[in-house]
Amino acid sequence: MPYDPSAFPPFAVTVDLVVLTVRRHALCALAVRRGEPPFQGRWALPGGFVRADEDLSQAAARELAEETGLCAHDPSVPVQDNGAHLEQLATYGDPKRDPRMRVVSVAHLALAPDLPAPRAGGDASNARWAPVEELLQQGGYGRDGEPVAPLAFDHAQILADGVERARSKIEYSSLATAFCPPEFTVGELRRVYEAVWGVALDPRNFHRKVTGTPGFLVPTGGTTTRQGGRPAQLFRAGGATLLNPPMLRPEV
Amino acid sequence: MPYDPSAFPPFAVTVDLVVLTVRRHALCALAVRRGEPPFQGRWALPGGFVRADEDLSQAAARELAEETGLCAHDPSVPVQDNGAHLEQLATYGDPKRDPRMRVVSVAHLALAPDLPAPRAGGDASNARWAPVEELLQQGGYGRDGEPVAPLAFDHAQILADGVERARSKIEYSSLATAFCPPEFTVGELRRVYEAVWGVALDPRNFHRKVTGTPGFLVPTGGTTTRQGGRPAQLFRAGGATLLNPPMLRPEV
DNA sequence: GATCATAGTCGTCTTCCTGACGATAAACAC
DNA sequence: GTGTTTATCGTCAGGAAGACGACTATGATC
Repeated sequence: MPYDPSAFPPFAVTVDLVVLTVRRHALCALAVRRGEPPFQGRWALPGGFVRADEDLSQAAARELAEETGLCAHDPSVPVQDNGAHLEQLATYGDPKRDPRMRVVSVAHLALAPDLPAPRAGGDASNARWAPVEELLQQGGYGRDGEPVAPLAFDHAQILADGVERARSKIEYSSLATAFCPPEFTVGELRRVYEAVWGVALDPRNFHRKVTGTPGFLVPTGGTTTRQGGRPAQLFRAGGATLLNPPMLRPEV
Repeated sequence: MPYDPSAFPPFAVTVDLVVLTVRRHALCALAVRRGEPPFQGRWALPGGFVRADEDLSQAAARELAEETGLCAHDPSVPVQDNGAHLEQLATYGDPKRDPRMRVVSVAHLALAPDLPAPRAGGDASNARWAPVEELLQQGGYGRDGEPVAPLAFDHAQILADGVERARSKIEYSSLATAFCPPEFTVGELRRVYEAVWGVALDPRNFHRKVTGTPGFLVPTGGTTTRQGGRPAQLFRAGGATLLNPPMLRPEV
């Protein structure tokens, strides 16, 4: 087909972000309240238009910084400081997903350590960390007894896909360390796995597994007591990105 | 940000297809020759614009049918007939990836059994199955001694990503059966794994593994001799989509 | 300070999976 | 028949993982 600008329909392209963290033993996602129609007042995933001269990953990193102050991290470098892991998730382009116009959204997944309060344009009441089960339940009631409206657009589907990606990816990669501060203990890492998978893991087998997987953890030499009990060794994330053999998610 | 049509730049959205099959013990991809600039005369992945009223997966299925006659298959249904597996791969949106204009391409991955000759608008010389190593080598020479030009646009990257997705996905899913005809033998399935991974597998251990994984293979009762030697049992793909435990790709 | 609760760390045992590989079975070519 | 090819079954050793006992090192409580 020859080049003819009228031969293709114009699309708006956005990036939407599934930003996950672990807070108080629960997997939480960043949600922002919509200020305008459609879905005014409803919670949604953060996101925005891709600019004319921007790559998709640049746009995602920019939105992430705008919403959280996080600095997106090159995936080839181990996670450190307050950098977050950022990767492309999937693209959603149903013709009716936005009632205003044809919008294709390239969703990205970000994994971050537990952060202070979120900010959305400086207005804290319009952004929050919410447990993913709370955001995904349809028409139920939240912990405060207030009715829960489903997320705007197809964001419930996007969030569910992002959560599933995170759950499966920490099996065979060292991505779980992206939820941890730069230095962490084996127990803290185990609580990340428990929160993301929603299961209880045997501390002894987990300890044997992660300390025995080459390149996963590097001891820093320090110890700490953050949870009461015996002090634990501190580790940093090792260079390995793919775990071999993988962590196994317990059956059902 | 309020709704303002001038607030976002317009994009063209395309789908590109990585269509993989196994021919003569080699992993091959479908390539089409470009008829117009840019990259006129160069090989590229098949693809085209997403229409105004089309979902992304619909557009990918339409392009697949146009190029190969394959009927894309709902992933929730086991592969059968001449249906192919089709899934979204990733989205590529570098501002400079198409010199004409801003194009975002949603790449899809299709896996198909070995097919008769491809057709591209009825012109066989403009479409072919080529071994993926041949398409991915840069500036080398093909088997016929003719110099090989790299694929157009960023299609080498897209193809490489698709191949890597296929290689990893047959580890933990039953997707390898998408490369097989409706009924196949354990040996044929093994040769699929060998071609996709580029390794040799022990026939005895492979047989034990696939016949011992629940839901992977269903015996049809028939036997056949397609490769010489003792007749082999025929199987269909079972309902299982996730293999547990997974097939393990040999180290290195 | 003794006791208790909490977490972290090291071992043991059994079971399952895998890789290596011997042996047998059933076809075809000569 | 002999040889070749492919399919299929069996055996054995090594490694990984689940279950779980035991010990260690801290803070909290009496």
